[in-house]
Parts: sequence; structure tokens; C-alpha cells
Amino acid sequence: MSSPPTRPVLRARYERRRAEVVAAAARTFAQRGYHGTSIDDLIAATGLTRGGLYHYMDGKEALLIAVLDELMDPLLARTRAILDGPATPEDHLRALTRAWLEHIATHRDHMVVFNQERRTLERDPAWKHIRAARRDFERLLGGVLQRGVEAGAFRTTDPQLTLLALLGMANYTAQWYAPRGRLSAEQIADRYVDLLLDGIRA
Amino acid sequence: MSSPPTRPVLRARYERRRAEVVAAAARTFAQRGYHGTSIDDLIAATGLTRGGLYHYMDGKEALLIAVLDELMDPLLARTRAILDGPATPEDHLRALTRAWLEHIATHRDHMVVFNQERRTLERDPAWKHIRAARRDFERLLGGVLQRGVEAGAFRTTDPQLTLLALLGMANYTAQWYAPRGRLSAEQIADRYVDLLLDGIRA
Amino acid sequence: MSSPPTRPVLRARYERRRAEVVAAAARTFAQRGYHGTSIDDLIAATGLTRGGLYHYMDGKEALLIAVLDELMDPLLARTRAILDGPATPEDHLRALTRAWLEHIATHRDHMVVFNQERRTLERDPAWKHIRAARRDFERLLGGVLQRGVEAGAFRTTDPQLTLLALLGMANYTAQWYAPRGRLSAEQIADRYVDLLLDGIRA
Amino acid sequence: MSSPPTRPVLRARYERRRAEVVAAAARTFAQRGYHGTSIDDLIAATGLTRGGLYHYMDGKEALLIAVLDELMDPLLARTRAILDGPATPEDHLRALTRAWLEHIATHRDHMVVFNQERRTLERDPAWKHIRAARRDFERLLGGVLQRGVEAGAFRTTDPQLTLLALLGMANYTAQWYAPRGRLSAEQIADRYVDLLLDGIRA
DNA sequence: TATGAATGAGCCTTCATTCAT
DNA sequence: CATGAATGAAGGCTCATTCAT
Repeated sequence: MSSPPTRPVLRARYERRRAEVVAAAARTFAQRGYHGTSIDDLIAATGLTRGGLYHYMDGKEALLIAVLDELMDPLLARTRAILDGPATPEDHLRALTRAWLEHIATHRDHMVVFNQERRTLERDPAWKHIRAARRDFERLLGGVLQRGVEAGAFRTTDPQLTLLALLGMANYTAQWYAPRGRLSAEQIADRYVDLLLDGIRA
Repeated sequence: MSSPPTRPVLRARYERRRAEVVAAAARTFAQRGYHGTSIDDLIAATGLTRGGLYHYMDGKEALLIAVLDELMDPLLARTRAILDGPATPEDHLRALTRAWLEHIATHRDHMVVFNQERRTLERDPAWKHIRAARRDFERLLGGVLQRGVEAGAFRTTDPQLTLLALLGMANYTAQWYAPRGRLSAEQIADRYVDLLLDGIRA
Repeated sequence: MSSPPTRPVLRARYERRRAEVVAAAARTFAQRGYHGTSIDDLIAATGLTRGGLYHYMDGKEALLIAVLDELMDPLLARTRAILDGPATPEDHLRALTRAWLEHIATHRDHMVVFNQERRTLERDPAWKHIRAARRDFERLLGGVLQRGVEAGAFRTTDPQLTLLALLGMANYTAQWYAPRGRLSAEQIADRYVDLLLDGIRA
Repeated sequence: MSSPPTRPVLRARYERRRAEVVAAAARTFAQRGYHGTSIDDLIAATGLTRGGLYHYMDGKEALLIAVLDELMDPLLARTRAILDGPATPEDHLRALTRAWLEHIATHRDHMVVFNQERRTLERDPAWKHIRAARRDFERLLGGVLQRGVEAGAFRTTDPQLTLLALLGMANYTAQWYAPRGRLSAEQIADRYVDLLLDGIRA
């Protein structure tokens, strides 16, 4: 990867193209898996040539890092911003779930890649910052549940398992969500929160 | 792959070894991903030699098929057996979830592989029967929810989304479940069903 | 590189072929330089196929290491053996120079490679043991000169420069020595020692 | 490479920059070898941009030619100038060795590159003029030894081997000479000549 | 004059698989 | 039965060079 141009005009074009490359990588990794994606798949997805691709990336793994950073960094920032404001645990939970599902909806491919490579991420020391981001997010979410229990708003003997249930159902959304589908991300979030709060028993 | 021996004694040993190979493949695929696993990884995991491995398999992809069949076939059989018996929707739901999580608990690696390769499975015609099995399972599970709603036992405006929520939380278990953990698979199943039925609102 | 076979017969053949590969590498590196040699050059020189080459080596750099080890290890061993025995400084000098030039004569390619890659060797931490071997050899040789001076056998105000002169003339031999040439390695050694001791002034 | 500017001011700047590029190439080739040096290494060493570099050179190989010409041409000219004057063989030898080592001292990188690429130079027809220059220099130097023997000033049964010894020790200087070292190039030359003439025997 | 995006051939290496022994 | 040597296609990546701007 050559260093980015310094002249503003070229710099802007460079950044734009680079973002396209990362987006194409996210899409392709999501479809074929990271290891299942060849550089040729990526050049087909970007329209660049084999060598040209390397203007915009350091290598395949750097692309994976970029995809996962694009997923985690804004989500974590958004999460922290929401939790900075005062609200009841229920409101925090709802706001967080909405933000989360909206982020997944706009980053479906990224999320699918994250789910696919989860195991690799756990093993390799190179991915520490991604693991840390995931853990931070889960802790912040778990904290909301915990405070809800302590405040008497939520009733559950096992907040940890509740957290895992919520993580499972929300993250799974990436596998089936369709942008033009019946429900918006916000609606899905609300229904999930309702489900979690009230259940379905008649 | 040479054809299996016919003499019973040799046949038995052959089958045993083959099962070990599939188990090792499941473990290794789960850790490194299917594409990320090399034949060398498999010979390291099995202790066989390069050539020896090919006595027990037709190739890497055949191994993936075997892993996924070991996951889907018994689960589907078990599911059908449970649904064959008469029970309330709630009892069916609970029995199904228990069987499902117990199966995941004993087939964690298989399930992780399934989750990882999900996208590949959707794309390639070679995987039709795996896709069909997954779809059948989801339909059977969805049917229980549907009947519960129709019978007035469950109250939900969107059984399909409820199904997706349940799929998400249950399948996610494979990512974190530990055999010697605090909760048994059965307990997890029960708490998930309780959660789904009653929610956590105080 | 696959691990060497354990069965003696196969092991022997493996070792023999591996030695051939290293020899071919030495020859080719000497002709074209290490960086100038492609894997295709090596397969042409060995008769192996592209993939087959990797049965006998870990990679191109491992081959370079093997070449340099084949050069340094026996020379250093021989040097130490010679210095273990008692002798006058002049006899030690002569014996050492003979051994050295004979070694160069039978390892011309190795020596040429060493001379070519000298600078790279100095820079990269990966080559520490090669650097150490070179330094040890030079110290042992320098010690002989030093002791000769102390014993009053050699008269030189600058043993270090004398060492460098000797190193220069001897190592240069690899560049022009021809196995079937007018002079044997032993004769060259003797003449170099005579030159060093007595000069050419009429 | 664009053709050099014709307007004197621009021309001068062009020539200056071009000389810097060749110097940087010598330095980098010496450190990493010719084949081991990439264009990126050269742009890093010159501070030019990728495209800018090609304003001052025709390509990588042209740079190598320039480096070697800078080494050989002045040395040969100087050698011929010295030999043009009348002197005893000993004085000629001393003057030549001084000039030679002083040239090496101011062209260490060039000399290192020459030593490294020696084998390549021998093989490729493109390098005929470099080979011819080397051969001419060696012949001129050998001639001095030869005449010394014929004049009865030098006593050696093998002037050719003596020449090779001298070439070895002198050329090797490039590998260890340090500009600010203990000895000047002239001093080294004198000691080498003394050594060659008188030896070190007490 | 100077830039840096773009090229595509070629680099070293790994791969799943076959087959003579 | 079992071995491991051998294959050659394909992998990710770097290269020297060109050229529109």
C-alpha cells in the first residue's frame, strides 16, 4: 500500500476508493468467508486490477481488520454516547438495542464477517483490539441489565444468561435481515425488547 | 477413499477410525474455519499420515458434508420424534428446545462449523440437502409457535420474528457453552423457554 | 517442508536428495545471486517440480542458511582441531591456510554466495549465528598472528591489518579458483603463506 | 527518462540531482544488493517520488551501470595517468596501490556493489564494457609486477598469483574500511605494499 | 516539471490430491 | 493397508515501469 496522497483532491479520491474497497471486501468476505475469498474475488468485486488493489490495502488481513474496525468502532462510540445520558434501565436497553440493530442493518456484511471469524478472532493475538471492543460492548450492555435488576425494574435470576440470549438474537439478525423487508431495524429492536421484557405467554 | 472393508472385524475398525477423522475435522474446522483448515492441520489432528487420511475420506469437502450431516440428521430425527407425540404447544416447545440445546452441547464443534459456513451453504447447489434440513427444522419449530398462537397459548403478533429470536439465542449457545460450565444444556433450555414465555419485567 | 522420513531407506534417499538440492542452490545462488535466483531457477537446477522442491526445503531463505552452514560449520571445526594441536605459529598459520583454501576449493559456490551476501548478513538479526561463525574464524586466525608476533616469529606493527590482508587474498580465491587449474589449493595456500612471510622483494 | 534540459540553469540542477540519485543507488545497492533493492527503496533513499525518480534514470539497470561506470572510469583514467609517467616498478606499484585504495575509500559503496555483482557481470553480454575495464585495470597492474620481475626488482615465481593476492587484499578493503578509521587509505596502501614486498618474517 | 495511480507479469509459497511403492 | 514423494494449480503479494493529469 502506498501512503495516501497529501494533495486534498487526490486524497479525497483516494479515501473514497479505499472505502469502496473495504466495502467490497466486507461484501465478498460475507459471501465466501475470509479464507474462501481470493484476491481475484476481490479484484472482481472492486473492478481494480490485481496490482491496483494493493494501492488501497496492505494485504488481505488488513482488509479484514478494516472491516471489523468499521463494525466495532462506531458501535462502541454510539453505545457510550447513549449510556452517557441519564435514562431508566428500560429506556437505556431500548435505545441501545435500537442503535445496535440499526448498526447491524447498515453493516450486515461486516456483522456476518464478524460472526464467521469469531473463532479465529479469539485465537490470534493480532486481534486483541477487536476482542477488547466486543468485550467492552458486551459489558456495557450487561451493565444495563445488571442495573435494571438492582433497581428492581428487571426480574431475572441470571442476568448473564439474559445477556447471552439478547446477544444471540440480536447478532443473528445479520443473517436474515433484508433492507427492504417487512420490518425496519428499529421495529425489530422494539419487538425484541418487548419480547425480552414481557415474553409471549398469553 | 478406498471402499470400506467387508469383513466385520476390519469394517468395525474402519468405521471407528472414520468417526475419529470426522470428529477431528469438526474440531479443526471449528477452530480454524473450513477454508482455513489445511490437510496438514487434519493429519496433525488425527495422527494419520497424509496418505492414510485419504483412506477414510473422499476429500476435504466430503469431510465437511459428514460433519454437517452428523449435526443435522439426528437433530431432525429427534425433532420429528418429539413432535410425533401429543403435547401442549408449551410442552412441545420446551422438549424441542431441550433436545436442541443438548444436541448443540454434544456437537458444539459441528454447530460452530455450521454457523461459520452458513453463507457458503446458501450459495452452492451441492449443499441442497443441508439447506433442506435446516429449513425443515426451522419450519417444525415455527409450527409449534404457530399452533401455540392459534391455540391461544402464545400471544405474539409476529411468530416469525419470535422464531428468529429463538433461533438466534439457541444457536448462539455453541459459541460460549462450556461442557463443565455452571449450567447444563437442559437448564439453559429451560431458562430460555421461560424467558421467551414470561420475559424479565419485574 | 515435510518432516524427514523415519524409515532408514527412505530417510537415506531423502537426505541424499536434500543435499543435492542444497548443492544446486549453492551453485545457482553463486551464479545469479540469492535475490537474483528464482524458485524456477532452482527447479531447473534440481530437476524437481515447483511443489516438489518444498519437500526438501522450508523456503528460499532456509536454503541460503543451509548453504552458509555447510560453509562455516566444517571450516570452524577444522580450524579448532588444527589449533588444538601444538605447533609453531608459522606451522599453525600454514596448516590453517591450507585447510581454509582446500575448504574454499571444495565449496567455491558456497564461498561466492557468502561473499555476495556479506552485507545482508551483517544487517539482519536472523543471521547472527553465521556472523558469529565468521567472527570466530577471524579471531582464531588473528590469534595465530598475534601469538607469532609475541613469540618473535612475525614482525609486523599491525597484526590486525595483516589479518585483513590475508582474509582478502584467501577469500578472493573463490572468485577465480578452477578445480583443474594450474595450482592445487594446497599450493596456493603455501604460496600465499610464503608471500606473507617473505614478500617479493628481490 | 526525459532528455536532459538544455537551458544551463536547469541543466545544472538536473545533473546535480542525477548524481544524487546515482549516489543513493550506490548506497542502497551496497546495503541490500542490486536485486534486493526495490524502486521503493530507492525513492525512500532519494526522497523523490516514484514518477520523479524516472526523470533521472532510465531504469534500475541503468542505475547499476552508472554506479559501476563511476567506479571504473576514473580509476582506469588515473591508473593510465600514473603509468604514463616514468618510475621504478616499486614506485609505480606504490602509486597505483595508493590511487586504487583512495578511490575505493571514496567509492566504498560502488566497490561493494561491484564485488557483489561480479558474477552477474561475467555472465551477461550487456556488461561487456565493465568487464573490459576490470580486465584492463588488472592487466595494467599485472604489467607492473611483470616488469618488476623482469627488471630484477621483484622476486616471484608466479606474478599472476601475486597479482591475485594483491587484488584480493585491496578489493577486500571496501568491506571493512571506515572513513574515520585508524588508518587513511594511503597508509593502508603503503602497508600493503610493504607487506607484499617484505613479508612479516622476523 | 512532477505526480502517483495503475498495470500485469512474476515472485515465493501452500494447497488438495494422487499414486508408485 | 499404509506411506510419503510428487504434482501443478492457485494462493497472496511485490515488482519495475508507464502515463494521464
